[in-house]
Amino acid sequence: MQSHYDPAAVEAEVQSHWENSGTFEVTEDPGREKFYCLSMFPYPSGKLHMGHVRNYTIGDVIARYQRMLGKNVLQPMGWDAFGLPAENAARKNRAAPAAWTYENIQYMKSQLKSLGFGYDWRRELATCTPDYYKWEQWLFTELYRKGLVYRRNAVVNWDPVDQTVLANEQVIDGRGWRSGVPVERREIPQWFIKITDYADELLDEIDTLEEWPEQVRTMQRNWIGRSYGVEMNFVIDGGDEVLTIYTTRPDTLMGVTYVAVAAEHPLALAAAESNPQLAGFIDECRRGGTTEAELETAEKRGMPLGIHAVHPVSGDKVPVYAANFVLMGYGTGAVMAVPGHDERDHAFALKYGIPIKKVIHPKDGSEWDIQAAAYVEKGVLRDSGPFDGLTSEQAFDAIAGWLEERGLGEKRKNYRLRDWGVSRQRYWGAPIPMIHCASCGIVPVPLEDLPVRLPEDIVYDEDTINPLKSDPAFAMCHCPECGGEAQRETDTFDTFMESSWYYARYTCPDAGAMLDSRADYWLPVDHYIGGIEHAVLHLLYARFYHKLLRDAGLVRSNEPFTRLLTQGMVVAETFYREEADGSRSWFNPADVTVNSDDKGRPYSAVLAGDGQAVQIGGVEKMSKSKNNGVDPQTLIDRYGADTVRLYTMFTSPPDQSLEWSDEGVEGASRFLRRLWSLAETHQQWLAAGEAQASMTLNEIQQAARRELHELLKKALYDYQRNRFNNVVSACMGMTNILYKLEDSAADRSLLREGLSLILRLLGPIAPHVTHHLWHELGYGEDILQGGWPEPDEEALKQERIPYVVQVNGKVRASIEVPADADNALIQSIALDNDNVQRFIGEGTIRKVIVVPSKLVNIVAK
RNA sequence: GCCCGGGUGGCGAAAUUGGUAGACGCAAGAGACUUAAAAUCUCUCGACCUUCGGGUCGUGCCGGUUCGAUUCCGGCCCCGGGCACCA
Repeated sequence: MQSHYDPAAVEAEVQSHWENSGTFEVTEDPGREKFYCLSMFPYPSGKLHMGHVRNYTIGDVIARYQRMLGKNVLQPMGWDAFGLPAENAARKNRAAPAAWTYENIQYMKSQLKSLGFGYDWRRELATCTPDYYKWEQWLFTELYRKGLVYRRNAVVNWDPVDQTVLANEQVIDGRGWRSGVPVERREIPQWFIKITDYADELLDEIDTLEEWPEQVRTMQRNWIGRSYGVEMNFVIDGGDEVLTIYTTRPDTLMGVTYVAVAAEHPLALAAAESNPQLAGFIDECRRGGTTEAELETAEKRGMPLGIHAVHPVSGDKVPVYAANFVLMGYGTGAVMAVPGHDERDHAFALKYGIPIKKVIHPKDGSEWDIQAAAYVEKGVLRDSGPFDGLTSEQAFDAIAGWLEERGLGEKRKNYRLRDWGVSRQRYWGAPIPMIHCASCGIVPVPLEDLPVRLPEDIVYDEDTINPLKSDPAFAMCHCPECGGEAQRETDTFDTFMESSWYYARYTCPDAGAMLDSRADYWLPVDHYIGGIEHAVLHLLYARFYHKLLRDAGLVRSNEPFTRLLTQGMVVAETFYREEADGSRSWFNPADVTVNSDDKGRPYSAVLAGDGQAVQIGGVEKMSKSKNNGVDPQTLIDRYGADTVRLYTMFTSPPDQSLEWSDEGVEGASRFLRRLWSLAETHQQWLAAGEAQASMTLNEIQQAARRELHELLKKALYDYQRNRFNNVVSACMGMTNILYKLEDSAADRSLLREGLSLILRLLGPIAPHVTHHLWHELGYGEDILQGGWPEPDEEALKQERIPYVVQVNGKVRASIEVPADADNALIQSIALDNDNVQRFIGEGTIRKVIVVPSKLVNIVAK
């Protein structure tokens, strides 16, 4: 055995052992309990970042832990290979996105291998390969046949100079990232999948996801946002046009003083024809981005159309406004407005001098100044004609019933969730398998013609916008129905389409169908691990997709992921300089020197290169855009994979954010060297196996053994609840205990026992060094077959139990009581204590509380 | 703007879920070994007071429930994630 720990040598040796023995290659085995452990697959952006390392270490720790428990563990890995960054890189490097992507995959795969993750690489998949996307193209055509797919206009960010659609990420401060001109909202036809048809199931089954974080379940519930309300019609005065609106507060109906429509609404466009001022306003409303945050925070503006709508109950005429906060694409493009009882409507009414009516009064009879602020709570109706005196709850049904009887409206369930728009006007994605035929209309590509291949041998330069749209060889085709000349759809799928079913394809990556029977052996995924940023979108789409797969007869389960762990962000300090044009240049922490005051708080920072000051931008998620990433490769090369894995597990619990610190890595490395040195100094007799348990231990040794087993018990509990930072702490504590042992035969037996516990507990976290030591010290051939340790209940027994004594809730003494003492004895020992008597003083004892094995609290006055 | 989290020593954190606040580690300081440095080992390490026994305060801020609150409730402040075309 080497006298010093050489991670590079150990890791190379152990990794080739795993590779040669096919340790992580698994097949279906109905006789064994299966465990499918999955980490969210990476986008192949070039090299691994710390977020990947953290994610995949957590996953690998769980997979190895389950394997040591004896389960048949599947852990695959692959590549979420379509996406925008490949096009940007291509433009920059004049290379094809495909070549760039495959190169990145090759390099990142070698990095994953160097970290020792136990993947079954035979199942590797990349979503940009036709073998993969063929099947989601097929499913899409099936969904179209089932009526779950449709096409309609939807809003996009439009760059008027580049004449192209921009992703939200490409809109910076309201301007196109390349052109620098303000973006506009524009409507174009797009493909949608009816996720809202599954909204109830997606919502109700959140209740069955008991092993998901409550936080994620709440976010998904709110995102789906089922509401119960009333849909009703407002007829336009002097015409036969009808505005349909939805409200969750029909009780406030009598307080409606205007209605608002989207700027792009047909009524607004019609009115604008004879009103240049209004036409100008509608034009202005097109400005700006499409994100909810932008729309919600933009200044609320509007303009009257000069027409009126008839209130369905009172018959009053209320003005119709065009407003920038109503969008054509969402809902019906029209809303009723109740300034008295809605904050946004209130602000709008004050701004434009629209009357504010008070129709809901507080139930407790208190006064409310409706001109000063909207009253948004429920209450009692007044000035509401036939509904006066009803509570909001009663009025809901009364008003809905009144409208229903007259055919003016009806109760309706509504969702915040919108249908899934899957069209992207981009090149590097899976082609949408639809054909536009002049005579047959829209025709899905039949299975025998799938996949619709994305041409990969294309030329890219800085001005390339979308090679697919300018490639006649791709767009021209024949109609599968009539055989005539037709146009292929040139939009590609949202990349969430690929990431919504990859977990299922891993179970049968070579299947000649989308999935085969192997899927139901492995699915659902038992433990899924990925970033909290995916809490809603990816995780909701994947749940939806699983139900689509089920309804296509491909899987039997209802949900894809049984247990979910959402890891926190890896964050680091950011540094920047403001440029002359107001933009910011970001500097990597590795190139910056931070000066701290004597309390450790940073007060200034300089760039190492030029010695000039840089601004400290605060702690943020590691990202390319903020240039605050720490390259894991540098750390692996310097300290080895085990140290990097240990550090990321030890520094924070998995679900919290992890703040990077270079010094902490040094500490993790120090612990592994300590462990190595402990094994190395005792190797001769440890390997000879001469010391065995069942020795007679003295009092000190007994106490040491009890502490070892208490730490073991704690570590096992922490494995169950994924608190790997505590597992590492326990291993460090156990190592500290072993270091204090002496050199008797009993000490040696204790050391042999203790090391076997530490190595197995640490095995999933630092697999190389523990594998090596396990073998070197003669515990067995392969630590993965070493069995999972269990605490010895005998060792945990104590003759005397420490208690804390409080007087009036403040700790005044520590005592020890016999393990079999009853409350009376415990109390009398507590009262015997001098310090306790001192604080009781002249007071009389009112109450004594004994918490078993913990404390005694004496309440005295 | 809306939804969801988080806030504990100089720093990362722990406290088995209402029962001893700060385990484990980083940084720092002192000492041992060494020609020296590195490495390693030992000790100290929330603030203030102290007659050195101990005492008072302390888990973002304000208030409440309780014998007892980091933990539960109400109100606020700050930081982070998501908001449907980044993945």
